[in-house]
Amino acid sequence: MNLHLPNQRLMSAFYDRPTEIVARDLIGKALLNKIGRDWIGGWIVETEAYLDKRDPASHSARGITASNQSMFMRAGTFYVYPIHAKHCLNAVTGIEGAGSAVLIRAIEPVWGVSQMQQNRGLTDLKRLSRGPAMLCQSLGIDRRDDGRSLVDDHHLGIFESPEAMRRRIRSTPRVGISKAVKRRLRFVDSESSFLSRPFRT
DNA sequence: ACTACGATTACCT
DNA sequence: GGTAATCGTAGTG
Repeated sequence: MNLHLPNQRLMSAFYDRPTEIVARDLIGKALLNKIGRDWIGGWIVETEAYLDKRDPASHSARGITASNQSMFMRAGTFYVYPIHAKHCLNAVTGIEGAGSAVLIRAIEPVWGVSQMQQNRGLTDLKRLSRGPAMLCQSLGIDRRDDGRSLVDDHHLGIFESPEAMRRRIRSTPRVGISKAVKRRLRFVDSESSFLSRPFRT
């Protein structure tokens, strides 16, 4: 299948909405990064909402610091943070200063797959971008991208996906956190086989 | 300066 | 299922 490259970039009005809504609506959209003259990326199949300061699981809960400051910037800003010697990426949501964002946890590889395989040092499609740190590595994203804009940038961005993408979206508790563990703020395409962990009710 | 820990991953049984 | 690797943050002194 030779898939048309999406060209309708999501703008700030998309991100400047309640975080749970943005997280749900991002399922099925295309995350793309331009490397040289090639675009690499795929469909978003898993996200998590991290709310404002009152969400104890959110990085914003401890207030603004040197390393999380981009999470408090305007909607559509890119927040990349390091963890366990790897990186994870978020899209900032809501009003400026709120400190809310959506973590992109998994994509289905679609465009520039060979480049993604090279970046990961693997060929198995199922192990390319099933997890927040894996997808950063496969797309060549690191801390230098922190604070960039998904809206204004000519490289990294999230794009409207082709019409016929009917996704079955379900919610689950968030992964890997120790606070507010019961809230169902993780959203998945429940039929995808590229999730960081399989969907269960 | 020192320590504990994490929105993870890979590899093991 | 379990756990070790790995390193930037943040909290403490």
